[in-house]
This record gives sequence, C-alpha cells and structure tokens, in this order.
Amino acid sequence: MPRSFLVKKYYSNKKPYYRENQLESQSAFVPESFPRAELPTSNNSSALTCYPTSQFFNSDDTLPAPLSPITPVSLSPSPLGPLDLSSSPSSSSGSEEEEDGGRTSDPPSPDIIQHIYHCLHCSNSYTSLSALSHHQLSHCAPLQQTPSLPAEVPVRPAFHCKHCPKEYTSLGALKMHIRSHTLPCVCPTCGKAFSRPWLLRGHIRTHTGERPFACQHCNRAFADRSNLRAHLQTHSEVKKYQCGSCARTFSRMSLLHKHNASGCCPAS
DNA sequence: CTGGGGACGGGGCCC
DNA sequence: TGGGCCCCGTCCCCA
Repeated sequence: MPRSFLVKKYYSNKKPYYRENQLESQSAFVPESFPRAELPTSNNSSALTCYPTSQFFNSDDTLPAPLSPITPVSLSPSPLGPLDLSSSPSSSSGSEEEEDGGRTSDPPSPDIIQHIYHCLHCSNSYTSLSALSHHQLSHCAPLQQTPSLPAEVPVRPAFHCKHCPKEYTSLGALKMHIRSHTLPCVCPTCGKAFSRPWLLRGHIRTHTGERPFACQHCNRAFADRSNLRAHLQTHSEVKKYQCGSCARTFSRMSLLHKHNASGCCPAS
C-alpha cells in the first residue's frame, strides 16, 4: 500500500499545512451530511447556487435534494437543455481515469454551446455563466453579510466540495481541489492515481528510476526536486531551520519539530 | 533518537 | 481560465 494512503499524523504544535479536512477522504468519501458541490458534467442538470450550497450534481450521483436552506438557483440554459460544461458527452466520473494523465480531465469551455442563463431570483437573463454568477452575487450577499456590511459589498460566494467540508471562493479553486478526490491521473504501471499530471510524472520516476535532479556537491541524484533541496541542506554547515532555544540548526522542518518535541524547547 | 531519503500534496505564480 | 511548474511542506521508513 502506498504510503500516501496511510493515516498521517501531525505535529501537535503546528497547524497542518494542508488536508486538514480531507485526511480520510482519499480512501473513503465522506458522508452525505456535508453540503455538496460538484463540477458540472455533461449530463447533469446543474444547479449553481448561492452560498451556502453551490451544488452541482453528477449524473452518477445519487444525491438527495439539495440540503440548502436556500432554494437553489437553477441555471436554466434554454432552449438547448441542461447546462453543459463538458466537452465530451461521453465523459463521466467513471471514465476520468482513462484520460491522458489529467491534462483534460476538467470540463471544457462552454463557449461552443449557446445558452441563455436565467436567474431564478429575478427575471434577468445572461448569455454567459460568468455573467450570471456575477449577477447572483447580488442575491447571495444578504445571506452572508453582517449587518455592518453595506449591501453593495457582497461577501464572496463559497463553493463547497461535495466530498469534504472544504470550501473555496472560486470555482477554479474548487475544481482543482476536487481533483484530489477524483484523482484523474492514473499510473499505467501500478494504477495509483494522482490529482495532477506532474504528480503522476514524479511517481512514474519511481518505476523508471529516473533521477533528473543531481546534487552538484556529491554524486547523488534525486527523482524529486524537493528531495534534492532537502539533500542540499545536508551539505550546508548551517542548516535552514534553527531551534529558537539552542540555536541548533536542522536540514528539515520536520527534524526541528522532532527536536522541539523531544524537549529542547519548553513550550513557548 | 537522530538524520537523511523517498514519496507525495497543496498553494501560488506564470504563461 | 486552466494547465504546468516551482516551492514549501508533510509523512513515513530506514540506517
């Protein structure tokens, strides 16, 4: 089993830098209780909502009706049918792993399809999703504003991941995050899946033995640039990470954390 | 216990 | 706007 699937632990004195909410989600998706959001697919009838639930439903998702206390604002592309942000009509979440290493796992531009987007909060119509989204902020704002905020300064909408509690202020950020759940980049050798193509490329080097990152001070080479960077610290007399109490330096943050945890630095 | 290597993930920047 | 890449960081294993 790949190490990345093992349960990870965190240093108690430091906030996890990432994955704070998705530790379990790689192997087991989360509970229905989280507000869900998903990227539109070719054959879903997307409902882009205002905060707190930006909900998109995949056709293969058996989701209950939106959990939001707010009536979802359906995009009503007309007259051509459901919103189609996907270029490949045959695409589905089940076919993603057959893609090209992840370059094109995301739905393509909708420009090729002419839609009119109606806001269900009012009678306005827009010719682009972005225009509608922008307009919808004006409906979203009052739901999030504190009383002190002026009405014309809407709070940015939240795009919720359907797999975990994370939320993002842009659809692009959400799409990138969702890749960490869908893992569209699959190693042809071992089948391990990754969220991004370059992660897969780095992984493939573990099969090929390629080590393109060479140390200029010794004969070692590394498959990963970060590992080379860490290695270079071992050639330095003064390491990058210094203990605040004893001035001892370490080549890695993790070593400094271990050092602190071992008791050099009383809780400060 | 410590130091180092291997593998990997996320945010941010650039194109 | 999205993909590629870099940087920083984490976690685990092993000597």
